[in-house]
Amino acid sequence: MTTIKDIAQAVGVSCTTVSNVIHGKTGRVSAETITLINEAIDKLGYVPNMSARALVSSSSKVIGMISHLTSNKKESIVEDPFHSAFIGSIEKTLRENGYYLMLRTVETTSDLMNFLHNWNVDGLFCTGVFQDEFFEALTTLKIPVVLIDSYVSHPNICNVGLEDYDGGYTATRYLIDKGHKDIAFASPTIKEKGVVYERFLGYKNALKEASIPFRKSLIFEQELDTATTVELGKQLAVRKDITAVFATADILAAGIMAGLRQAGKMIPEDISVMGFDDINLCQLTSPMLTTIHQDAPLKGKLAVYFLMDKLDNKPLPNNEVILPIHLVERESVKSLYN
Amino acid sequence: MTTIKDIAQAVGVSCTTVSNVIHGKTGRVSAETITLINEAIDKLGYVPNMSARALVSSSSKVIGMISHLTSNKKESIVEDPFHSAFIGSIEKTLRENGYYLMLRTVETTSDLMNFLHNWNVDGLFCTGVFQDEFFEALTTLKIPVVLIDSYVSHPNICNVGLEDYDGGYTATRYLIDKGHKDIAFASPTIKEKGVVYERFLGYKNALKEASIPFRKSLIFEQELDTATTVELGKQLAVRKDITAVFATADILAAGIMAGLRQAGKMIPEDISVMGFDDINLCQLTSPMLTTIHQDAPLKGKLAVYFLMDKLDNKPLPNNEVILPIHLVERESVKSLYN
DNA sequence: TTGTAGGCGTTATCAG
DNA sequence: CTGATAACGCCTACAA
Repeated sequence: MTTIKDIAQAVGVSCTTVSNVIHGKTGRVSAETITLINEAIDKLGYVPNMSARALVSSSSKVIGMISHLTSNKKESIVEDPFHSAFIGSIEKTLRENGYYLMLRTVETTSDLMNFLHNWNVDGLFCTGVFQDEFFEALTTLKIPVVLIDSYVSHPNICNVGLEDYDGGYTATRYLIDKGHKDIAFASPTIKEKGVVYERFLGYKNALKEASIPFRKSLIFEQELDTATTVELGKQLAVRKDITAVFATADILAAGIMAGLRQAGKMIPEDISVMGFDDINLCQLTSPMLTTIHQDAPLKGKLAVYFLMDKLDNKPLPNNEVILPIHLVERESVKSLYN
Repeated sequence: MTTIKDIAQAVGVSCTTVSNVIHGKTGRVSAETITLINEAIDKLGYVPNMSARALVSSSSKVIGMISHLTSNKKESIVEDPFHSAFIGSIEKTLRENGYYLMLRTVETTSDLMNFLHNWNVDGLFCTGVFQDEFFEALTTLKIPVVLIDSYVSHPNICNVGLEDYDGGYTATRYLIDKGHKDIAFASPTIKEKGVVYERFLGYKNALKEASIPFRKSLIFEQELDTATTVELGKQLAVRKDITAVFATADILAAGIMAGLRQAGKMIPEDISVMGFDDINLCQLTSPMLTTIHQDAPLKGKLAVYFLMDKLDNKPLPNNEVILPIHLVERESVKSLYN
C-alpha cells in the first residue's frame, strides 16, 4: 500500500505538497515538483485510501441504495426485475462521478441510522417509500436523499418519479377506446401516496370520464410472486363480467395471462390484458403484451444527477423530476368494435 | 456522532475499556463497568465508525461484488435477470455476518486494483470470469476471492458453480429420449472454461452416447438481448432440419419461442424448446418452458459462506462447491413417439 | 482491572 | 512556494 508519505519521501517533499498536487491545489507548487510528484504517483502506484479520507473529511463518497424491508416481506430490492434494471444505471453514473455504491437492506429506522453512521454515508437512494415512520426518519437526515417512485414529498427530499397517474389513465382510456367497459384493475396493495395509488386514480378517472361506473368488485390486490399472479388469472377466468384487465406491473400482467390461459381463455379474444413498465418480458409472452413504457436506465441516471447536484449544493429549481410514459401497443388487447 | 471517547467520558473510564467491552474482551473488566458502558452506548447511541476501524485494522468489512465489463459490452451484472436474483441473497447473508456490500463495475485490471485499495476491500465476488489477464490478476490478490459460475481454478480462489455439464447432458438426453435427433444448441459465445462451454460439452456427449452425429450447423451463438434472440427464433423457423432447440438460458429460450411463434411455428408441435435456469419467466410463457432448474438464492448464500470461511481462515476441505441441477418438465417439449 | 500513548492515511491550518 | 503539526475515531501494546 503506497501512501502519500511514500510519495513524499520518494520525491523529497512533504505530505502536504503531495496532497495539494493530488487535489489540484497546484497554485502554489512549482511546476517541477508537480511533475515529479505525478511521476512518483504513477511509478509507485499510489491509490487514495478512502477510509482515511472519510475519517478526516466527513465525506465518504459512499452512496447507499436502501431497500426497506417492511414487516414480513423477505424480498429485497434487487429481486424485483424492474428495479434491478436501473441499479446498473445508478452504479455506472455514480462511478463516473467518483462515488461508490453500497447496497443495503434495512428493516428498521435504527438499522438505517446505524448504517449511515457506520460509513458516513454521503447520500441515499430509496425506492417505494410511503408516508410512515421510516419516511419521517428520512426527512430528518442531513444528507441528500433521493426517493424513487414515491409520492411523499418534503423540502429535504428529492423525488424521481413517473407520470403514474397518466399511465393509469392512458392505459384505461386505451381499453375504453377499444370498447371495453368492464375493466378489472390488478395491482399489489394500493397504499395511499404510492405509485400504485396514482395509477389507480388514473384508472378511476378514465372510467369516470367515460361515464363508466366504478365497481369495487373489479379491483384485485395481491402479491407479485408468480404463483399468486397465476392464481389471480385463473380466478379472473371465471368472471363473466370482465372483458379486460389492467395490471400495474408487467410481471403481474404476465402471470394473469398465464392463469387465464391455463383456465382455457384466449387472449385477447376472450379477455384483453394490459401491463405497465415495458420490461423485456412483454416481447416474450404470447401474445405480446401491450403496456405502458417507462425508461428504467434513464430513471437511474436522473436520480444520480439529482443526488450529485444536491451534494454540490447546487440550487435546484424544484426537487422533483417526473419522467414521461407512453403506451406501447402490442397484441394483448382486442378491440370490441369488430 | 457519538464516539468511543464520548462513552468513556460519560462513564468515567478510558477509551481502552470501552473498546474492550465493545469487542467482548470482557475478561478483565468488572461486571459493573460493563453494564455502565453498555447503558451509555445505548443512551448516547454509539455506532462504530467503520472508516476509522478500517484505517487502523486493515480490515474494512467491505465486500466487493465485481462486474467485469469486457470490451464493448455495456451491460452490468445487475441487469442480467438471473444474476440479479442472487445478489439479494448475497447482501442478506453478508449483512447477517457483519459485512457490507459494494457493487462495482470494472473495465480493466487496474480499475479493480484501485477499487480494492481505495477501500481495503476484504473479499470479492466475481461472476463469469474466464481464463484471461483479468483472472490472472485475481489470483495474485491476497484477499479471498469467490468466483461464481466460472471454470477457471486456482489454489487462491474459490468457486461456486453448478453441474453445468450435467445440465447440458440432462437437457439433451431428455430431448433424445423424447425422440429428437436434430437438436439445435443456442447460447451466448461459447468460451473455453465458461459455463456455456460445459453445457455444450454435456450436449455433445449426450449426442455421442446416442450415436447422433454432432453437426456444427446446429450451433447458434449470439447475444442475449431480446431483439437478437427473437431474431434467432425466426431464423430457426425456416430450418427444416431441426425438431428441438436447447437454449442455455431461459431468456434465450423465451426469445427463441417468441421468434418461432412470430414465424408461424407452434411450440411444441412444430418444434420443441428447452431452457436453462428456471427463472420465473418459465411459468409465464406459453407454453410453459421445460428447463433445467438451479437455485439462485442458495448459490448466493453458499458463496457468502465460502467467503466467510476464507476470511476466518478456516481450513476448507476443497475450494469448490457445485450445486445440483434438476430438470423441470413443463410444456415446451413434445415427444416424437406419439 | 484499567489507563496511556502511538499510529493508521489523510487533510487543513498555519508558519516559514 | 513548501513544511510541520494537529486532528479525524479507533485499536493495541504496554504500563500501572
